[in-house]
Amino acid sequence: MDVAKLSGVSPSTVSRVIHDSSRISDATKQRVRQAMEHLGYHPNAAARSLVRGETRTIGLIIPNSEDDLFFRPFFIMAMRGISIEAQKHGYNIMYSFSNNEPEEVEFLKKYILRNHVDGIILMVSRENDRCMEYLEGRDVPYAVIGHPDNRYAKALWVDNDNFMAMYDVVTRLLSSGLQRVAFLGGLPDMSVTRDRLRGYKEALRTHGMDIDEDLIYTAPGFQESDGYEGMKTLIGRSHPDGVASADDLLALGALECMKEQGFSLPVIGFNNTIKGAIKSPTLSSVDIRPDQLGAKAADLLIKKLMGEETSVNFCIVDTQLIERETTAGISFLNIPRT
Amino acid sequence: MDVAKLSGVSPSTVSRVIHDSSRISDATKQRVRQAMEHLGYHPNAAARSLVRGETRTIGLIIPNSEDDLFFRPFFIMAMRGISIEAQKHGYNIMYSFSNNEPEEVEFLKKYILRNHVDGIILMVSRENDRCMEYLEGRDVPYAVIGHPDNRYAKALWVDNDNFMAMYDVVTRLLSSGLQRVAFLGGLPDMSVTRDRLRGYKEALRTHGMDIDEDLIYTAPGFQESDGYEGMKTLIGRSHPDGVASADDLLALGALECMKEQGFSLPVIGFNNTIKGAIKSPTLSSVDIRPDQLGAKAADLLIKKLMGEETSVNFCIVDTQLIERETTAGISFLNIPRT
DNA sequence: TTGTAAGCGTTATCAC
DNA sequence: GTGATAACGCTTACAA
Repeated sequence: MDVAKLSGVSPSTVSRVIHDSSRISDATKQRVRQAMEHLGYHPNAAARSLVRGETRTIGLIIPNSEDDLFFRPFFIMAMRGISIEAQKHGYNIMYSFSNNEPEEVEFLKKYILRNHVDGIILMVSRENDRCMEYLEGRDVPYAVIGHPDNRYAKALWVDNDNFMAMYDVVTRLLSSGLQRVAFLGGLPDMSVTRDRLRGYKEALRTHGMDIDEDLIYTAPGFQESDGYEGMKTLIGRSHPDGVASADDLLALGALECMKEQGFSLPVIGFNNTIKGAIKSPTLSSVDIRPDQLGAKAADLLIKKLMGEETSVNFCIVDTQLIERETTAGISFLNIPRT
Repeated sequence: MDVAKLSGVSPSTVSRVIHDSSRISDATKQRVRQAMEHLGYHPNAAARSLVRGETRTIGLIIPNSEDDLFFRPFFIMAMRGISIEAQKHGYNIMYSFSNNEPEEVEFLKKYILRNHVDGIILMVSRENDRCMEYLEGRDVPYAVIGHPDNRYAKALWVDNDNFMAMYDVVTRLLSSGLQRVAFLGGLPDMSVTRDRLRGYKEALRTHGMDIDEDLIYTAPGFQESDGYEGMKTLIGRSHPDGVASADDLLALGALECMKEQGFSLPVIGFNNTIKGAIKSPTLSSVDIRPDQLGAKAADLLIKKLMGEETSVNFCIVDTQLIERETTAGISFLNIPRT
């Protein structure tokens, strides 16, 4: 260390000054700090990692979600939240995009086995995820965005309260005077769909309303066409006067269908996608706060890495209803019509 | 090294096997490789960095462009291109988001001074950029997306050929039979605007047409409102029969204006934004290929880091015209009407 | 063809 | 309070 020479002390003393050790005299601290300033000294990250056995770096595995990248701001927003949070604690972020799941695992392994990172964040939680599978077999802390299966016992996770979010949405619609709010969801075996459907039902119950199965449609996918078909079916067998959709794309499909049929109902979607925000009529939607999801995932992970002994291994992030044209005016209905 | 023990050789031999040194017998290579396999050995990145004096990591500085993140897929696409390219050469990527320019410089310095990275990629090139200013004063290779000022002599850069892209756009419009194509641009002192305007003029000249200054409008900004005003002005003082816009948002404003006035002209924008792709009528636009820009930036930088002695310090990335509804049908006009 | 030993820049342990 | 010294895991002369 040149700093050591310049200030006439040993390297160990310099190290102690860096860590502001209490057993170093103020005088030498001054001197050493001046030398550091003068030489523009900054500690070498590799040397530190080597001796400390930690990198203060987090690895991000980003899935191969082609189009989603273009139309959904989710990933970039989450990456931003992660970055901002990590900075607060002096952590760095490494990321890599993959083309398929085996490649994801490959990069994951590289990060871990070569000691590039101390912990991992997975941007999505999937069923039978090979990354989680791998991570469960190791001792590397990791966090997931989404609620993982119970068998992934080591996972830290962040998620929205999908039940509550949908409960609030439906309550909002009902309290504006609507009587026959339909539920339009995606794949029925996905946990988001199930949770949101539960929220829908509970809201109806709370309002003293019966559940009409004809008002519930779960599509085989999340495309606009699925929403379109769903709406067609719903109209065919019941008389909805509003739609709570578990996804924006489904909601957009439903709107398309209504347009064709020449009428419009209040609609609320989920995920606050760009398409919903732009298309006319602009779609009211529940924002899942990707930035917060990212930030909290990073927070949980870093706390664990820093050895904070908290028993919580998850965090629920509040959603936010963005009201746009598809619910414009329905607040007027709050005033009971007599 | 446990591998060394297990295979009964010295650590240096193991190291040589890793690097496939020609001076190691095939027999020992076999043995050592088996041992590595057996123990699941992978070299420690920090130790390597320390001894080699390089990290094989690239740092990404992402600017504070608030809304752009939501509406423009540019950043995430570029980050993806960078990641994919870096993987090919065994490089890692670190990134950090910043809230303002001073913060950008702060993170930049941290990356460099603590030896976290070997090189830097700046996602945008701005005038009087403090990051570039800093980098010019150091010996760290860096690449920029966009064409930097001449005084940033050390910068590697990638950019589209904005002159050519606009030349092609206008040629396309003219050859479809249009006679009075208007130019709608942003801030006139920005190089993109100037280059694209030059392309516009050159295309007219090539077609033997005079340049009518009344058909040229450069707005004070890049918002939709600027495009709206621009179109209004253009209509007021000339009779355009088509619009070549240097930006999608301007083009969208122009379309809004036309809609109000009850007519429509062929329009082509730039940057292939999501809004243009979604709004009706969908906007034809020149895609600047953010993924390619990112990939090529990474490529240039890594080549330099690996010591390849090439004299090229830049790369031009081809644009791609995405034809949508605002130019639907104009190809018919290719057939000369008699 | 392989081994020995020094060194990369830090931190931690022990001494004084 | 401060300084030696070893160690982290790897690479690379230099020896053999």
